[in-house]
Amino acid sequence: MSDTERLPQPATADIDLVTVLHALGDPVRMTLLLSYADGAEHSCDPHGLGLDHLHKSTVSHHMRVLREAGVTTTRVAGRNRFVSLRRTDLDARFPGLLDALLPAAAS
Amino acid sequence: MSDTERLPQPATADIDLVTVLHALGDPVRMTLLLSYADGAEHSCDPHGLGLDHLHKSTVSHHMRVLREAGVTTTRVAGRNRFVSLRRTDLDARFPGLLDALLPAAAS
DNA sequence: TCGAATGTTTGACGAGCGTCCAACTGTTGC
DNA sequence: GCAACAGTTGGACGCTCGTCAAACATTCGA
Repeated sequence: MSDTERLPQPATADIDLVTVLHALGDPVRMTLLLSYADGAEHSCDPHGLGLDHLHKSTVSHHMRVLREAGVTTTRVAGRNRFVSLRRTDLDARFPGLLDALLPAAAS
Repeated sequence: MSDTERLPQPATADIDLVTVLHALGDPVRMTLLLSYADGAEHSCDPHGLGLDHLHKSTVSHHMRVLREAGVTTTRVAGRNRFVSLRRTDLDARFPGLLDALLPAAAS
């Protein structure tokens, strides 16, 4: 479902550019962003992203930073949380930003 | 002159995206970036940018961060330093990034 | 030559960040 | 029920960051 419960996140109009850049100015969170770039929903398990060395609470912290900055949205479904990129909201708020950022980060 | 002495800065190929985003993820440095967006050279005096409350050593520190991240270049001319945006280098390294960032930051 | 001007550097301080660990909440399945 | 699962929260630790103040270096002008 698309309209189950969601964790708190800023409204689209309240997404702040400096806050977003600060959130993305960290190698771990940039890695997460790249994995979310496919538009799909992802669990909080960072297995296979090269983040296996991090404690799960550390990954949880980084995901919270991304969500509170407005970069991602988190849908709660049972004991799982599904994280995905707020592509539409970000494109509306900062046109062209993700289109420039994602290829630059992937290389 | 355009080829007087310059302060140390990373080569274009060595500019790192996460480092750039980290540099820009600060309100003071974002203000500086916006003032450099006109492409002109600027002295280190932040007068008129709404940064008058900051100590000059603090501004100097922020300018160093921007330069070491590869965002700006600093030309030394006598007792003045002229700072300007590395627009061409950044466009080559991260196509479209400044074009998305500057309008988003200005609003 | 001497003083003013323009920035940088160093050290200090408090605040925030990234990380881990342990304990906790809520959910699913047996 | 109860144990395993998925993830969050709180505290603790060291490190980095933003800021200021004072001292310094260099250059220009009188």
